[in-house]
Amino acid sequence: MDNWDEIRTAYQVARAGTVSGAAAAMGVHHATVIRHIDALETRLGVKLFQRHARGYTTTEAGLDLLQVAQATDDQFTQLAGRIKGQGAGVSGELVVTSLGALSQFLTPALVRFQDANPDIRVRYLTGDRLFRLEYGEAHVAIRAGTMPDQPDNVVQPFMNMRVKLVASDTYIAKHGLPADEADLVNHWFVAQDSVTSRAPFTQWLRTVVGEDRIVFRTTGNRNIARAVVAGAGIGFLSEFEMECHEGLREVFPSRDDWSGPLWLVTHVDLHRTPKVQAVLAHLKSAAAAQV
Amino acid sequence: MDNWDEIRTAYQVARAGTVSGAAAAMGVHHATVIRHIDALETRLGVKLFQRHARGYTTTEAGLDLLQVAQATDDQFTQLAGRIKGQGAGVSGELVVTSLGALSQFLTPALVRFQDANPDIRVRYLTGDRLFRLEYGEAHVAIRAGTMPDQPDNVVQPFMNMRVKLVASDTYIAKHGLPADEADLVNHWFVAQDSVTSRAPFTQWLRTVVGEDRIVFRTTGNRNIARAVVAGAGIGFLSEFEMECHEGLREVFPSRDDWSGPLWLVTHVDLHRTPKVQAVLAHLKSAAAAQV
DNA sequence: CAGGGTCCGTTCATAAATGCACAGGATGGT
DNA sequence: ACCATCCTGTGCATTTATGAACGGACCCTG
Repeated sequence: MDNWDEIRTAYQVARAGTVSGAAAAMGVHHATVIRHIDALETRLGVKLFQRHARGYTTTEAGLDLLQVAQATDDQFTQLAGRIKGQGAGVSGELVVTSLGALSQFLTPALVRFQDANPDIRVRYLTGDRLFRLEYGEAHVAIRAGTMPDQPDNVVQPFMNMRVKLVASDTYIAKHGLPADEADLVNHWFVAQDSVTSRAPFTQWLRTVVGEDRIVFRTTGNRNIARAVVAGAGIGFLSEFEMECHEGLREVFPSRDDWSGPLWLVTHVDLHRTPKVQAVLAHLKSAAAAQV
Repeated sequence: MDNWDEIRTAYQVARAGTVSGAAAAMGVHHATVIRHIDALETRLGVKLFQRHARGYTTTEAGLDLLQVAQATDDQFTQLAGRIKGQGAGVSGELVVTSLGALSQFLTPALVRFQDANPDIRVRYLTGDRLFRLEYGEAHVAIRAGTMPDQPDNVVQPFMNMRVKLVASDTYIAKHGLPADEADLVNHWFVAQDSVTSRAPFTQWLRTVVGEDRIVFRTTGNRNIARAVVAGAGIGFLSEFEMECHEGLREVFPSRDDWSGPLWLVTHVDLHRTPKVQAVLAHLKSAAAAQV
């Protein structure tokens, strides 16, 4: 049973009782209606209507079709209402993904957004793998590093993730504070395990101290923070992460070239929707308030 | 929400996950699928799918559509099965209409037909007004008189309705039997009220006796029979009707030119269906057995 | 009984949807 | 790293569906 439009035409004829009435209701020519009915009856091998000069009256098969198509029409009308309303309003599911390092900042911001839009169900995804906008895995992604250039993505600058070079009190008690930049080579460091990290502060560290001064490597910002807290060495922590650990002190003034840009990325298909626009505006205002 | 075909296309895309797969499933070109999706999304103002190189994945709106359209597809499939089966089998309602005079013959024949086809529900309509095949009021009609020539009707000869000229015992006791055809002018008659009756025996009666010999006119064969039984005069009764009244005697040998043909009439839209064909065959065999 | 109105059905010109061919891009395996 | 494969997307030729117009039948009403 393909060609659903012919079923719809037959439904209108059954409802109106005449070909002309159905044609008027659908805004097409009555010849079109006749052709649809003829084609449908030929394919089914059964007459749906009895033709007479006053119009079309349903046979038993036509009556059956009328009832089924009536239910279908209701379903589609409701569907259209839901979809249009869903596109217009700020409701439904909202999936945001980011680096785990931003959780400290993003979580309260998203909670406030959900608070302002009660119809929203927030899903905040962080994980090792990158969640891909192309596959519909997220509405909004916060990405770090160089500006993403995928063609289907809409990218806008979000904020700078400022990092600080910090050490724990236990480390300072043991090794003291570096006197200046030149003194850094005499200290020990905690860093990302991946050698290929493109973060600007990582590259800066590579130029200032040798590989042999990095005594502790691990994966994930959370583990780096724990290592710094435990006194394994000096490490880069985001200002958000620093706030939630006790006994950490900044060992060196923050440099501008450490901070890497963050990007707000959305898929082009979803970028224009009010929901995405709303959360983008909210996140940007939250970022502005942060500074 | 017009254009149900586009919904069906979107449904296939949501099911297949790719435009190409949906196109193959529907037997159309993939460009057609893309155009349908684009048109539907434009009309709704909401993206139903996210496009990427591996295919189309549903958004929330697309998922909603998928579920609704899935149910619709099931409904339509079942509908098609019902309609095709209904056309193929001998079941459902069967409406037969005829002159009331044929009730004596038709009723037992239809009962036997229902007995042989238990899925059939018989409605046998007799009445003053003609039930019209064109409006779907009946599947089969038995008509008397000249062959109907309506363009949408399929007509085939059924049988001859033989009539007899009968009188009641009470009439014979009072007036005696007519000796021969010439003696008829001395008797009294019961006849149809309508002067325009085209039945052959009515016309024959008009030529043989004068209007003034017809002393009792009434409408309907049932009333004529009652008048004859009551002794109002001599009248024409069908052989069927004669059987169910006591004290009636044939006063004159039946003439061939009294008998009028009966016609089996069906609407062209229904004539080919097995149900109608079955009942036509049954009625014709019953008519043959009657002779 | 005649005339206006409504409806169906068919034919021909036109507009719209479809199919085709090709380009571009992503992905997975070798 | 390269190639083969599968996917989407777009411009152009063609088929298909649609619209306009006319004719015929019927019903209702004055």
